Parts: sequence; C-alpha cells; structure tokens
Amino acid sequence: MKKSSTIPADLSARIAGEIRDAIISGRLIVDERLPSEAELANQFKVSRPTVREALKRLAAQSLIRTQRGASGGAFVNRLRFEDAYGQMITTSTLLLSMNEVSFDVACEARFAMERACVPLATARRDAAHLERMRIELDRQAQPDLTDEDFCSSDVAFHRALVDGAGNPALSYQLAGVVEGMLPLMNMITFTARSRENIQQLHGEIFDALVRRDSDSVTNALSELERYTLRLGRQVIVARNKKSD
Amino acid sequence: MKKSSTIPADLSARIAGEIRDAIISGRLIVDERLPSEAELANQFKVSRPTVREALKRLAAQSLIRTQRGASGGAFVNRLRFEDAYGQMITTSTLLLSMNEVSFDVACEARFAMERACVPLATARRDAAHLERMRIELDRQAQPDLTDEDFCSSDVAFHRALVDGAGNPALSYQLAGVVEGMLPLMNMITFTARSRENIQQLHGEIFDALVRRDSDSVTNALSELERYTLRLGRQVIVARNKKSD
DNA sequence: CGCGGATCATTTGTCAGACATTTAACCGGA
DNA sequence: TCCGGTTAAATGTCTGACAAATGATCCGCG
Repeated sequence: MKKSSTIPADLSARIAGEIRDAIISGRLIVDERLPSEAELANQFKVSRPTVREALKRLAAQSLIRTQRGASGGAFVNRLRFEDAYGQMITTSTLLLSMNEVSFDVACEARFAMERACVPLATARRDAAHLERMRIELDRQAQPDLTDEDFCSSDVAFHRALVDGAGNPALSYQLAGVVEGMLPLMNMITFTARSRENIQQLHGEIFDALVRRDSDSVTNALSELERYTLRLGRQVIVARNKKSD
Repeated sequence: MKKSSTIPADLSARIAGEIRDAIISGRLIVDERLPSEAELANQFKVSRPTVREALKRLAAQSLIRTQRGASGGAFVNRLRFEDAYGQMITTSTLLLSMNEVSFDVACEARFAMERACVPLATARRDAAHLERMRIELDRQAQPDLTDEDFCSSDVAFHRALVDGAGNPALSYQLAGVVEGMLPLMNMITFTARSRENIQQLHGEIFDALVRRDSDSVTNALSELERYTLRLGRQVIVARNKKSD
C-alpha cells in the first residue's frame, strides 16, 4: 500500500486521497461515519469549502454518501455492483468514443469477453434468462421496430446471456462491454446491418443455450463477431470513400 | 440518451450531471474549454462554491482537468486508459473487499476473463512479453522473496500474459481483475499456498506461450484456478474452525 | 524598429462567516 | 404512555474576499 507521493498541488485532491486511502486500506470501515465537515476542516487545517470539495470527489466515486440533519454526515458507502455499473459504462463509453480505439479492437475485446461467459452460462442459465432472451428475440422480429429499439433489445439480449453465467463479478465487468461498447458499435453499423442475419445468429445462440451446447453458442458468437467486423470495416471504407 | 430525471436534490450533483451528459453526448468535445466558474455560476443561477463542487465531482472521474491562471479554466479531458486504470482498480478492490462477493465467485470471474485473453496472447505475444514473464519467473524462484514481493511478481506475470493479447481494451478490462482481485486473493491464500506449485504452473504457461500452444496455456490456467480455489476454501474452512 | 521585462487582467484555489434546510433526539403535557 | 413541539447538529448554499498562477499587454531602452 504505497501512498500517493505525487505532488498533489490541490488541497481538496490531497484530502480526498487521504480519506480514500483510509477507506481502501480498511482503516475506515463500511457505514462508519466520518467526522463532520467542521471537524475535518480543523483536523486538516483547511476551510470547510475545501473539505466539502474533497468529500464531493469521494461522493462522485460512490465511496461515501452524505446525509443531512442531526446525526447526519458522511458515511463510508458499501459499494454495490449497481453503483459501480454506471461509472463502468460511462468510462467505457468515453474511452471508446474519444480514445483512439479502433472498431476492430473494440469488437475483438467485446466478443472475447462475451465468449468467456459462455461455459458458465450454458451450465447455469435458468428459465428466467431464457425467457428474457425469448422476449428480446420476439421484439427483434417486429419489422416496425426503430433502430434505437432494436439496439436496446440487442443490448438486453446479450445482457441476459452474460447474466446467465450467474457470476455478479463477471456481469459487472461485462457491463462496460455490453452497455458501453455494444451501443457504440451499433451506432456505427446500424446503417449497413441486416436484421435478419443478426436475428438468425441470436436464434442460434438461444437454441444452443437451451440445449446447453457450449460449443455452438461460442461458434455463433464468433460468427456474429466476424459479421460485425465485416460490417464495421464496410462502413469505414464507405466513409473514407465519401471523404475523398 | 435519456436525461437523469431522478430528483437529484443536490444542486452540485445535478449540475455535474448536466455537464457530464454534455460530454458523453458529444456536445462538449475533447479539450474544449468550459465557461469560467463565475460564468457557470451565472448560467446555472448558483454560487461559485456550488459550481466548484460540481466541477470537482467531474474531476474525480477524470472527465475534466483544470488549469489556473489567465486562459486557464476547466477543459474536457481526453480520457486515457491509464487514467481509467486507477479507478478500475480502486473500484474492483472495494467491490471485492466489502461487497458480498465470495472467494469462489471472484476466482471464477478472474480465470474466465484471463482465459479469454489466451487465444489472442498465443497469437500475438512478442519477445518483450516473454522477457517480462521470464524475469518474473526468475524472481519467483528466489527463496528469500517476501510474500509481498512474490505477490507483486505474480501480478506482473499475469499482467504480461494479458498484455500479450495486444488489445488495450482487453488490458483495461483485465486491469481490475489482475491488479484488484489477484492481490486480494493472494492476501487470502498466501498462508497456505505452495510457491513450488504456482511456479510450476507459471512455468507451464510460459512454455506453452513460447510454443504458441493455446490449449496448454488454457489448461494450465484452469489448473491454477482449481488450485487457487482449493486453497481459498481451505483457508476459509480453517477460519471457521478457529471461530468456533 | 525590435526586444525584454514589468505590469495587468483573468481565472482557479482558498478562506471566513453567515443563513437555510433537514433530521433526529429531547422534553413536556394530555 | 404517547404525541407534538422545540431544539440542536449537521449538511446545503450563498456572499465576499484574498492569494496565486499565468498568459497578454504595454512601456522603455538599446
């Protein structure tokens, strides 16, 4: 546990860092109440606004929650997966949309991780997962579905597949991929894609999952990866042509 | 893109949310300068400290950076993988250490994701990756290595394996697993583990990677998973006995 | 005319104090 | 005993001010 010794010129950043370290190292335990803002200001020899800025930084990371009123204050937050999902998705989306990650790289990462869920999902998927997937298959078959709705159904379908693995840590990790990357990939490919192709592959995945046939699910996913990759490249080529 | 319509009683949280939405939706582009704090305070009809709290929230997520002086201000940050690593690791660590994630679940998730990197790593690993792994293998063979150093070498070894896949998006996702979960798992098992066993499996992984033998790497990883799982359960049983 | 240094304006960082709002706990009366 | 008002503590917000950093500007000198 090294301390962050990197000249943090900012007082509020430094204070936030110290409290964060205390939480991570376990010196502050879950649901423990931090000293009041006034006390913290005294302890750190800074003003209350500075302390507040530090606390807001921690609140933005869901490390603490605050409560008003008597016996209120800042409490160490028990971090839940749901809290972390939002941040995960935001970060993944931004990384993809403004970093120099190519479509190919994102596609490869997404399907590699999705395939990692397959063996567990085939073993553990229950009726509820299959039902969720069936509902989305039906939605995707409706011809008057908007592109946006088709995309969100796509997300829900893959989400169900991932959740079928029955491992919350895996679901958390995949949240960034499925709900961050997948929508962006859809935004790129939706002009060129064939819903029929995608539906058919989704159908294969579903059927194989029903049969608990791990290899077939993996193959269908790989097929979907190849198709998505082809679409992405096609769109990018078209763009380059237009910009000539 | 729905707006967050969930009664965020907090002014600074609401303002941070609005700016965040603007960044994610692309209305604010990378390196664009936000209005000064005073202007933002006017626009949102709040005071400057409130605006500052909102900006600190965004800074905590690396969405903006600030600069002092004339022509300074808050700028939309180009999110880099390195910036996101830290948060990813913090979050993974906390999720594991204070949430109700069992050792088994964490172990399963970690190895599932690590195996997902294997096909790519066997295809793309270069001399530098192998060299990094060889160095760590040598370190791990030193009998006078402290437990802490052995653990950090373990992390570096698996890190090299993951990076061998040559996919930054995958490396980013795995950072949370390898640098967050692995150390915690080591903290649990280090009392019971046999370095010889681990070294041997690491050796198998390395050799198979040299031969570009994907299946053997996967098998060795699965073997390591079984061993780790056994250790974890053993430690937990021992704990329960002691607490009787 | 060119250039270097002093000055200035702008912007974030920090502080002090005040008031508003929320909430739990306390206390007194029916 | 229970109910309701009062009170105190804590966060949320505002005002105003000064410090510090930093780029731009201007002036004087060679």
